[in-house]
Amino acid sequence: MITAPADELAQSIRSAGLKVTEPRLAVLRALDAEPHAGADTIFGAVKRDLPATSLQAVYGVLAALTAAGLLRKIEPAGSSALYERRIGDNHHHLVCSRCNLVQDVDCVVGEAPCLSASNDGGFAIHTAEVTFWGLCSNCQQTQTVSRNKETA
Amino acid sequence: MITAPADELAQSIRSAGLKVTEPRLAVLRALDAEPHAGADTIFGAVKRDLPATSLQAVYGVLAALTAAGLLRKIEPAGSSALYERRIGDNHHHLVCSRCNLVQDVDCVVGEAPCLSASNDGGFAIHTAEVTFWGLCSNCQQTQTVSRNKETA
DNA sequence: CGGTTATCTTGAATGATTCAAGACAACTGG
DNA sequence: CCAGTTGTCTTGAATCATTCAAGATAACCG
Repeated sequence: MITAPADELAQSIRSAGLKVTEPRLAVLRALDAEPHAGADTIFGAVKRDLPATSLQAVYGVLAALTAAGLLRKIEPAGSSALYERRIGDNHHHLVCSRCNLVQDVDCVVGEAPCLSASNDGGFAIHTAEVTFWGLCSNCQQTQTVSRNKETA
Repeated sequence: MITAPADELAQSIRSAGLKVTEPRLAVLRALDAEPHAGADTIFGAVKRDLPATSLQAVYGVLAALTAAGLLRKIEPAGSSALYERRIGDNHHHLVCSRCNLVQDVDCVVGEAPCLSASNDGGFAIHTAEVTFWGLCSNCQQTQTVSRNKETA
């Protein structure tokens, strides 16, 4: 696991036309450690480095970075919004129905079969978003709840 | 468009082991008229027939019918929850990025290619949920906002 | 037709997210 | 290297969808 090089984070923020600030760096670092996290989780991580940071600041940072294309926001049914740094590729997600663990999945077979709906009803489709629901390996074994974060 | 036969609705509720009540019938009727609607929209429709109905009742009905398998709940990113009567088949959805119009899409090509993630990371997948984002035919033409309901 | 129990009504709480005003700090040009 | 400009943060409060709780009510059983 390659923890992101310090200045590279700053660089990416700057080249998006945004000012480089500690809260922003901290948010990116937090998402480096936990690739799928919600505002609240990120807030917790950020506060460890910058105790003065407010939750609203985190929301602001997330909104700005997402708008700038540095983050991707996902909203699995039943959960609050999650953010991830993996962008550019249109990958999909695996969500554990029990513990809400989220895992990336590379785009399905070949040339994105999911991108072509059978009947597009006149829509001009630009994105296909796939969410796979199932039990993570952990939850398949322990039938007891093992983990439960970011559940709205 | 076949408006559901009056008693058939009652029958489906009853056979799900639930008591048949006016609010429940009204909710099903509302979803008959508008196949993808949220609690608020449904509440509005129900109130026309049964002015005494409370919003909480609608939430309760939706939860009960969904749990009973008579309704399916979908939660497109950025919207509040929507409900639909089309169940059993695992079809997908087309959502207009501008006006939030939702349309059904039959499950993609052949034997649900979307059901098999390339790397399942140990997950036992039981459902694949696909949401296609694009512009509905209406919004493709009129570049002005034409419709905007059920947007959280 | 009465009893049992699910369902509805009313009233209030929760959680995630957003809005607003002012304090502050990052980058620009000098 | 410093001051100005503007974007970003802090604080405080509001909003929205949804849920919880207690009691009144009505659906279904026999």
